Amino acid sequence: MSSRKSKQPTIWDIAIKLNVSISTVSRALRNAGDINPETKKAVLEMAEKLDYQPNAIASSLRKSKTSVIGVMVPEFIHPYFPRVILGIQEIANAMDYKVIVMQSNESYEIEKQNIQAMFALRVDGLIMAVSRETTDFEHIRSIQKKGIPIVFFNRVSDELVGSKVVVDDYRGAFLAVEHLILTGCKRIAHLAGPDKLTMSINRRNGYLDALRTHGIAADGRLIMHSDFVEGRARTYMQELLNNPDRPDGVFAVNDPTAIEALICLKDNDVRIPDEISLITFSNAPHSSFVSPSLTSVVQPLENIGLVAVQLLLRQIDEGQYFTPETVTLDTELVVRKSTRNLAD
Amino acid sequence: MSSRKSKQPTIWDIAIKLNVSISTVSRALRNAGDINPETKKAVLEMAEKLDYQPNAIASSLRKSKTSVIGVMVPEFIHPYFPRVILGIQEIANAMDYKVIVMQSNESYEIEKQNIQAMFALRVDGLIMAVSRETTDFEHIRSIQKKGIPIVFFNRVSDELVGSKVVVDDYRGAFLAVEHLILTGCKRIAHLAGPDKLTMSINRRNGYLDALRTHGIAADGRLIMHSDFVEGRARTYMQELLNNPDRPDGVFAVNDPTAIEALICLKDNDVRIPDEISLITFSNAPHSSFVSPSLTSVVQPLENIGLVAVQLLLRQIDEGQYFTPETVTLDTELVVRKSTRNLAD
DNA sequence: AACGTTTCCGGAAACGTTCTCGGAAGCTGC
DNA sequence: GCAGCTTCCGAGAACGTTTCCGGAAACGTT
Repeated sequence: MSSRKSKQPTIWDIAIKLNVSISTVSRALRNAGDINPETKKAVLEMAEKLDYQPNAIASSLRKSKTSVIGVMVPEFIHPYFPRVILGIQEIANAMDYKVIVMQSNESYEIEKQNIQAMFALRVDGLIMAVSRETTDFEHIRSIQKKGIPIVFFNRVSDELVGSKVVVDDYRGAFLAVEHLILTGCKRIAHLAGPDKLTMSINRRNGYLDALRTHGIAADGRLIMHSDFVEGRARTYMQELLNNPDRPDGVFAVNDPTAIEALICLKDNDVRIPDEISLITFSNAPHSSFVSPSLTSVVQPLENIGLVAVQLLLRQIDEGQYFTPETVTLDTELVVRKSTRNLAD
Repeated sequence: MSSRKSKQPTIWDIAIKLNVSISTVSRALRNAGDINPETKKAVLEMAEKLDYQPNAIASSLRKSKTSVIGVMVPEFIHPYFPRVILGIQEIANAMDYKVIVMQSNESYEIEKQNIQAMFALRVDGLIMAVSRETTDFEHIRSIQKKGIPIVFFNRVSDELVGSKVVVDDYRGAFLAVEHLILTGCKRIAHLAGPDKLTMSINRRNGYLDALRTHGIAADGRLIMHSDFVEGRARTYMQELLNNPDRPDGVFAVNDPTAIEALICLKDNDVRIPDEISLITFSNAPHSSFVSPSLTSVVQPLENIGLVAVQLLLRQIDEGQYFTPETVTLDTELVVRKSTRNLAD
């Protein structure tokens, strides 16, 4: 009959039991000054006894600050974004910020909705990687205009202002290819990404410059620009193998590409790394599933998150006096079994 | 000098411009009744013009309802939980609920903190898989006592009351092993999980009963109970191979175990599936990385999320009159290349 | 012309906090 | 015994909504 929607205890309940005012209770709970240690103790005990839990909603409303930062990523099926989020959460929690995560599922529409939702929840700031579908950025600018700080990572656009944290694609690629050269590869192919993507371009340039630096002439036939459709990389790898003068090293633009190449090489009974070495620019911290395990250039995933949060919090604190920064993080070469030893 | 912390427009701003009351604006915005279509139109236009975005915080406070459901998972590095969350988000969004995701990182302490945080944010309900570390459930019961509905999935405990959605481990295992038998395997090993975990036990029982049903005697030496430490499964697989009478079929309790077994088999130059068939009880929808691709029993991941949300929303609506339900979902056998054909 | 209904709107109280302000005690020093 | 401090506390206004309630106007009915 009576729907007894069990109400949560509030600072009022504490105040009444103790015969003090709610201001006093509030002060005690936030351990602000202006309070007698004894009353404070009494309040804390009563709070404990009533199992009082502060209402963040009310607090946020009053303070016009939620202490929540939103994170929006295209997806978290693949291990890349989850790792970054881990880094974000770690430091955010340490700074007494809550993190809420949403995924756009690579859809512009959902991204737009989520941005709205995040703003409706009045997050103090936003860390995001835009969806692959997104070409129009008005929804993002719109909430930037409203004063919400945003830090971008991974998928960044020159059309947007704001802090950004990215990895050094060029240098990473350079390192990877140089490693192939130093371990004896003479004829190095590149399974590249779409040739309009800045990321692909930077990595290809790294590849080219590594060759040049070490006096190896680039051969256009060894560069295969794939869209990222499943199976494409495999086809290209097969083409490379069908060629009379096969490469003796392959630099793959990312993990999925490398895996396809690997499968193709195995199907052709090519010995790795003896006949052909394989190296990849990796998103994930390890590719331990596969055998042989892949030598790769890896990104400092947790670090990306960490830096992003730091930039965001600074912007939250400094407000409009903050000027956006772009931080470029370095990659690291992790040598595994798909390339030869330096000693060779 | 003046910190001009740009305030967001509120219903007040709209009301003043239009010379109406905030009640009217509110009614127009929520398209409630009791409003003249023309005034409503005017309000909507003005809202658009001022770029008004509702303040969910204030609304939640007033309504004592946030329309947010919390999701807490141990991690989302592996593809399992992200898939489930996808299912959750899809239906939750359709029902005008926002989803916020947190991960406990398999830590009891973080889980506890996150539960607090979720409650502080006054989520309307919670969908969770408890962390591996969690053996004490007081923090969960505590907020259940406060009236927050919770639906558990994947990691459930008999010690907790509440709706649960799980998959039929027994039946899935049965199907898997039966498939091995039907494709000609006579001597089937089981790389099992920890023998105290209900999940492991159920899957092992499915294995045993499948053998029994088809008149095959179980052999204790063919059952290897692994803890889930990396490398263990590989060792056990090697042991099985060292044995004079090798198995001709292997049922792996999960994907990582299967992958290790696969690598071991390849290293021993065992032909799959001709010499030994391999089947796995899978978390992920596919294991397409590996070659040969693995025949597996898969869980309806998106469905788990979907069912969980439905249960939760019913509980939110029906309140205390709701009685918890446990839903057991069926698995599906997906035949790939690591088992022989039925025709054989 | 009086009355009942419907349609629309405004006032004002909530929701649970935070925080400014002022003021009542109690203390010090002279 | 008074001025000035310090220490502690309460009153009350905000934050931006929703929603109950009452009432004014407009309409229809007899």
